[in-house]
Amino acid sequence: MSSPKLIKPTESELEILQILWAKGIATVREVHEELAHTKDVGYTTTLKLMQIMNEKGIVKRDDSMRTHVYQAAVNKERTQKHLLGKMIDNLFGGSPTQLVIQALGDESHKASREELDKIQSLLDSLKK
Amino acid sequence: MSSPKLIKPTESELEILQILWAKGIATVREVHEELAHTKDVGYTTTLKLMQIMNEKGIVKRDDSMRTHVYQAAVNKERTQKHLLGKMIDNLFGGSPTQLVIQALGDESHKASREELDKIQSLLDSLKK
DNA sequence: TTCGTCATACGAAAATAGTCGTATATTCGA
DNA sequence: TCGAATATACGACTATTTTCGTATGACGAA
Repeated sequence: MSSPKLIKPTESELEILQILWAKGIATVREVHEELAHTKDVGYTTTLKLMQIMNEKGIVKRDDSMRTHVYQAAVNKERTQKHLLGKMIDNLFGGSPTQLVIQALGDESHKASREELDKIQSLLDSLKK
Repeated sequence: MSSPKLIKPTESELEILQILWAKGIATVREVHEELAHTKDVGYTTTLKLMQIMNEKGIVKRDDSMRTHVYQAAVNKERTQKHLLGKMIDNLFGGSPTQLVIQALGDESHKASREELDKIQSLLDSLKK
């Protein structure tokens, strides 16, 4: 099993996780510079965050070098599913349908034709 | 505009909002008893929370009576959309498609045939 | 070797969230 | 009228999250 415990990353931790999921592995410096694109935060803040995540088991690190190398220790899909489930319960009264409708109708995150087809085929298989 | 500010209700606040959205109006006592079904928390905690929500403008209250009557001051769909958008950005790299797929595939929140049809018709209209 | 740069460690302040105890006021029934 | 039940107000304590300053050590170029 990829993540035995129910982890609940905080908002900042999620930002870091996303970067690690995308990059595979990364140093604190790399993560921090990525973060700096959208956020104004000090280097040691990012460092501390990643150290805490390491303690929590959300990330792993290789500290055999002077510059440590980090990677996510939690599975992406699993984490998405977990948090999504919480949102369905907290915000949509347990019904994923309303959530799906809202998501599909979101004007600022339009789905492409290709993506719509992907959803269609999933829908087809669910209907059976 | 129904909610001029970008509000970000906390988890506890969302629980209360859901109850208010469902009931329309409610007293602290009513909200608290509803909460007590799933949660073990003191009455004054609920009271305090709702007072804070009132200060933040998340709820409105009529305090002309001894027992105050509350209602949500933020629009349900708007709030859902806002938080969903954040989740799409934070957790799904800006793509709603993956979110939809995860949501539809969620084993613990199965969609009924009826709901699937509803999604289908939305999908059809998006395809045009 | 010496100094500037860059790395981690660590402590602790600041901000946010959630919890509840206690004070005080109102209501109402016995 | 008296007291139990119930209401709000409010302060404060706890926990968590986010932030960063400072210390310290390693590295490498001049």
